[in-house]
Amino acid sequence: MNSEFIIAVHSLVLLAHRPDGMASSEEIATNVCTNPVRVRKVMSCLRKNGFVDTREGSGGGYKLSQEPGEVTLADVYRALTAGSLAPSWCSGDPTSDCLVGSNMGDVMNSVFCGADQQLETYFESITIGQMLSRLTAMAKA
Amino acid sequence: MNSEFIIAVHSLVLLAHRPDGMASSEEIATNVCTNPVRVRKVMSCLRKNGFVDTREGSGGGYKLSQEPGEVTLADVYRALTAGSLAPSWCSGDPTSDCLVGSNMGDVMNSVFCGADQQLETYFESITIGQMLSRLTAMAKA
DNA sequence: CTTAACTGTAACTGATATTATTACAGTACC
DNA sequence: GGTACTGTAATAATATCAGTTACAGTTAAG
Repeated sequence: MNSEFIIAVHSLVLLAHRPDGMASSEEIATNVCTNPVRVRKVMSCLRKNGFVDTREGSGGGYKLSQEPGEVTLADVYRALTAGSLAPSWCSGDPTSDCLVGSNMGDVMNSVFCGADQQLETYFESITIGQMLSRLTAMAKA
Repeated sequence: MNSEFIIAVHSLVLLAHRPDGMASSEEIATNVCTNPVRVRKVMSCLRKNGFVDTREGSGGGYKLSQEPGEVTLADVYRALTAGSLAPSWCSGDPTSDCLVGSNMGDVMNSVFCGADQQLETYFESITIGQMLSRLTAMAKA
């Protein structure tokens, strides 16, 4: 799993938690515990996918452009980490004359595609708003 | 995803494909396209979990100790890669005084635990035997 | 009882991927 | 114009992953 996914979700939840729905890359970075450049890179992608609006210049930052209850983790996943399940490493060799060795790569691939879809449907069931609820529940416990 | 999972599955399928159900680490390594040491490490783990028997010494190697149709990818996954979904990288800081920053790590964790279980149930539906069938189907196509 | 063919591990090296940092151009507000 | 931002590229530091070498232990064959 890509850690950018985590940063994206964390950022969106943080924005949802802010009364005005806004934060700068530096504020987010501090909260997430990483550096602002990484946050900007991720947020830039979220902007391109319509999850946030950005305002450059002084007093600028990022702002949610959708309702927290409308955005699912699957949306975020699709936007920046889909297909990440299969390792870069690939087994077998297509030129092999063995049934197993020559086709395993493809079969594995189809298995991981299925796994990825499974993940996606799971993420479909969790919204940014729900993440926020879980946080407050966690804090009370 | 850990690539050892792939090696393990590939190896088990290869064993299932062999008429005598046996192969040495070198034969497997050639088929998988990796080196024998890695294979042995993975197989050693499979042995500890009861998937294969090993015979050391001359003429030795690995042998399936269960029916291909009985072993699911979930069994393999649990044996050597369960919990691998969550990235090592962790978001937030428990000592933060922000609701979001201080609890996100835990909430993320629970999300990834759920995702991992989802994956497991998916893998539960695929056996080593089925992988073999898929291979032959793939070869005919 | 010696040799050859294996497994089981540990230690090391090299390659690759990930994260952090630095730098700077572009933009908006005051 | 100065300040406070985003956007992005380039680089450096670090961690992870895969391949290699080495060698002790085990079994079978001769």
